[in-house]
Amino acid sequence: MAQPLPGIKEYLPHLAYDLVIFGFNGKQLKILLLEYQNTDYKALPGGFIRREEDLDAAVKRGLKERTGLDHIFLEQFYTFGNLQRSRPDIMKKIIEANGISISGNHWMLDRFMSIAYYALINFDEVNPQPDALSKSINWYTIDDLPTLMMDHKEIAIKALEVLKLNLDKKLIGMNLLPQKFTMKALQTVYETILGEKLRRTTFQRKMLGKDILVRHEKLFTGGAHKAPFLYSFK
Amino acid sequence: MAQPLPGIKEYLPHLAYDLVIFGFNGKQLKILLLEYQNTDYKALPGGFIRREEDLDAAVKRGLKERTGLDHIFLEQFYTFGNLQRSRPDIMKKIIEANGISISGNHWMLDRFMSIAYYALINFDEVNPQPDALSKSINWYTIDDLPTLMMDHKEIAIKALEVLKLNLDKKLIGMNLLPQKFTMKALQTVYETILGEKLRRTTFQRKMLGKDILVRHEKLFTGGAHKAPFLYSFK
DNA sequence: CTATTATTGTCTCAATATGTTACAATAATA
DNA sequence: TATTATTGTAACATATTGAGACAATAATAG
Repeated sequence: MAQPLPGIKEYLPHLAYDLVIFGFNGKQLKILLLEYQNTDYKALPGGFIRREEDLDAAVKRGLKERTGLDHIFLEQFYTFGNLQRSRPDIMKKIIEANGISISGNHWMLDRFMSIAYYALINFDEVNPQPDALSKSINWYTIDDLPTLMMDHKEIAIKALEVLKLNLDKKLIGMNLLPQKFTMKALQTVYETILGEKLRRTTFQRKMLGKDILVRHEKLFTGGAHKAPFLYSFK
Repeated sequence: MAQPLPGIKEYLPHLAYDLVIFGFNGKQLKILLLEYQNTDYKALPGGFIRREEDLDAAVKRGLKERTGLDHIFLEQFYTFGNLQRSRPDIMKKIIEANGISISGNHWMLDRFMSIAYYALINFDEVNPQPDALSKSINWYTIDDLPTLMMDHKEIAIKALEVLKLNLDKKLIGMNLLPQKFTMKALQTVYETILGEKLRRTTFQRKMLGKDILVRHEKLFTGGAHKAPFLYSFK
């Protein structure tokens, strides 16, 4: 199992990125978290930046490695740079739990700044993959998170705040749904992210008024009632 | 004149910050730019982060060095990490123009990520100071900027975009004014940042309705007409 | 000292946007 | 074929914002 650690010649020191990958299962907003060997702490997926690689490219690469998906909504939202956020003791424990020995002055135990991004993906399309040091990766409900490593909970909470702020302004909610979706599904996404109920008629009027949705001819038949239209993002 | 360059033992490699310091002279929105010896390029003030210093603390230190001011509105808005943004040739020229010799593999000529912040200050209170490598520092109108070094124009433009977005949401416009100001002055700040005229009566009603302003008894007498009230930020 | 001028603070009414209720349409089920 | 639950949209009520009007008044001119 033991693989060589990433080399300092290949990556920039002191710099990492972390990913808050949001998915929506129809009822709850969830994020992907890694589980490490021999630690109870869960962690955000993340990685390092190659010396000859654009920052955005590094993050896209990491997102693809974890989700298998390309062309996903992805946005940088903050860079975390406190001294206290770096915890070489925890890093060492995680690495050694994978049967890898690491010297005390290894670059991965240095102080790190983390440039945080959030991504929005269609929950049903993804088959998440753990990274080299973690035993598994799973979805966790955003408003009932387990204990996270280091400052990762702070990062996740901030991602949700930014998502709330941008939801309407940038019209990004639909990135969490399949390509075709009902108005009700879209409303549920909004309600879940914002944490409040919205009025059906007002929501529908607002969304249709924005001229960003295409209504499709085929209806969606899912219950003992009038079938709703399906929409897609223009 | 020639001073020793900052040492790699003291600072984190590959990491810098840049500052977009906004000021308002009553008519135009301006930012502070440094001028280097022997280069036509102007540059944003910036600096490095000490190995044992919080990111925010480093930026506050830099802001104080340039402006002499503490307790200023300051907010991180983006981290720039393209490969192409780093230009060792330009850095070398600037350093050597100060009579300092630098070896080709010096850490200051490496690739850099820049964590960008913007600050809002009262134009009249500040006496800007150039940094060790620059000959002067001056105010430049944001919508008529000279040619800037590397990606600094992109950084400045993005700062203005973020400022526009946050202006109303975070009610930060008053940070550009003296402690006491007229409603008209506040409106002019908004109009200048947003780049559009606002209706006087609507603006006044909106601002007073937000319950963030304190009206003072003393009036401001500045012309042949009814004197406006002075307000301060609650 | 008084009339003029320009700007301010606030009021009113109009226009627009949003909240709320109502109701016909209809796919699945009984 | 009737019932049920949900949808799409219209209609009306309420709230917010736009736009004009006007009295108040500090400085200036005469």
